[in-house]
Amino acid sequence: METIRVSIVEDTAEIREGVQFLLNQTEGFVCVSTYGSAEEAASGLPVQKPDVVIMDINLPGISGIECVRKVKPHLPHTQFMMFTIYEDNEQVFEALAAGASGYLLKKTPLPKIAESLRELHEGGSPMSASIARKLVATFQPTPAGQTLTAREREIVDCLAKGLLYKEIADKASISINTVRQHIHNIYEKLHVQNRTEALNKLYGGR
Amino acid sequence: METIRVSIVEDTAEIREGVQFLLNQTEGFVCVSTYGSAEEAASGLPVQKPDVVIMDINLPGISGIECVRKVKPHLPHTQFMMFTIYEDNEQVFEALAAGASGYLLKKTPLPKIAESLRELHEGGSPMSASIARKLVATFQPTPAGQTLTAREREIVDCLAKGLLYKEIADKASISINTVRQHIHNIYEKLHVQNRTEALNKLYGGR
DNA sequence: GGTTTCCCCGAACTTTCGTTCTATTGACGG
DNA sequence: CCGTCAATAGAACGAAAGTTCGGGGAAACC
Repeated sequence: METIRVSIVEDTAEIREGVQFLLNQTEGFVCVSTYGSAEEAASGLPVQKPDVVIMDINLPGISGIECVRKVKPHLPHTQFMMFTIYEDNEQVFEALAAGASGYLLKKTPLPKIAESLRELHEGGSPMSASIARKLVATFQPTPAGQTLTAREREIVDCLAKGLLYKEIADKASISINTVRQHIHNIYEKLHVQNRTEALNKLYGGR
Repeated sequence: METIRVSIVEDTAEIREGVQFLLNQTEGFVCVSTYGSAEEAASGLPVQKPDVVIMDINLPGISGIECVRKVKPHLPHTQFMMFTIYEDNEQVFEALAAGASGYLLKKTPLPKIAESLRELHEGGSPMSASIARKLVATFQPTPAGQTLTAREREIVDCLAKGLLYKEIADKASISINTVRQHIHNIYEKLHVQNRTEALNKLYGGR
C-alpha cells in the first residue's frame, strides 16, 4: 500500500495544523504541504503535484471551488476533496462541476477522513448519503417520463444520442414518418417543442 | 429506530431464503414478502408497500430493471436496492434511470447489506466507490470545452437550455447570423454536427 | 506594421425538424 | 363485438437549424 501525498488548503490555522498532524500520524499518509489561501495553493499545487488535496470551500478571497477550477486542469491525476462545515447542495454540485471528486464535512471524525481520502485516491467518490442521493436523482426521469410507452422510451433514447430521424428509423426498422409521429407524441406528453427541451425535461437540464 | 419492512425479489431460492433468514435475525428489519420473479413482484409489491425492495437484476423473463420501472411509479415512498453479481456499469445507470436508488453486489457481506439497506431507507444511495465516481464524472466538463472562448461558452449555455437561435440572439444582443456563426464555430471545434451532439460531448451523453 | 484571434453581420442556401391530417393494423378489456 | 390505445405509415407544409459565401472592426502579440 503506497503512501498517499496530501496537501491541505484551509485558512483556519488550527484546523489546518490539526488535520496535518493527524494525517502524518496515520499510516499510509504524508502531508507534503499546506496553504492558508487559494492564491498560495494555486501557485504551489502545480509544483507539489500531490495525490490528494483537501480543499476548504470558504476561503478568504478566491473560494476553494474557484481554486479547483483553476488548478485541476493542470493536475489531472490529483484528486480534490472538498472540505466544509455545511452540506450546502448548491456548492456541492458547483464543486463537482469544477472538478472535485469528493465532499467531506469538517465534523467528520478523523479515522473516517483518512478512510475517505484513501477511497478518493483509489477512484471512489466519498460523499454523504444525502448528496449521493441527489446525484442519483439527476438520473431518474421526471414523473412526466413515466407515461411514455416502451417504444417511445426507445426513441427518446435515440434522441438523446443525437441521432437523425433517418437514423432512428433505420435503427428501429420503421419509416421516418412513424418516427416523426412518435416524437410528436412524446413532445405532446412532455409539453415541449423540441428535442433539447424534451431531454432537459427527462434528464434534468445541465 | 423503526423497523424497516423489506421485500426480496430473487429467483434463486437459496439466496432469497438466505437473505430473508438473515434479515429477520437482524434487529430493525423484517422481511414482509419474497418473490421469485418480476411478474409476481409486480402484482405483489403494490399491495405490500414495503419500505425497501431488494431487487435482483437477472431474473428469468422480465428483468429486475424493467420491474422497477413498472412498479416504482406506484410506490414513490419505496426505495429499490438493485442486487446483482456483476458491477456492470451499463446496467447500473439503466437501473438508476428506472427508479432504483441503491446498488449492491451479491458478494457484499451480510452486515454491510443491512447497513446499506438502512442507509437507503434513510435517504442515502449506497453504491460502490467506482459507480459513485462515474456519477460524479457526469458533472465534470470535458477537456473539449476548454478550447471554447468565453462568448462561445455563453452561447453553448443557451443551447443547453434549448433556446432558439432568435432567443439567443436577443439574449446576447447580437444578430441571428452571428449566433449561427458562433454555433458553427463551436460545432467545428467539437467535431459535431448538431446541438444534441455538442451537448453530449460537453456534458456527457445520457 | 503585419498577423492572428475574436467578435460581429448579411444573405442565400440546403437539410433537418416538427406539425397536421388521414388511415390501417393488432392487442386488450369490458 | 366494440371502443381504445399503441404502433405503423404517407404526404405535404412551415419553421428552425445548420452551411457557406462574403466582409469589417478591434485588441493582442511578434
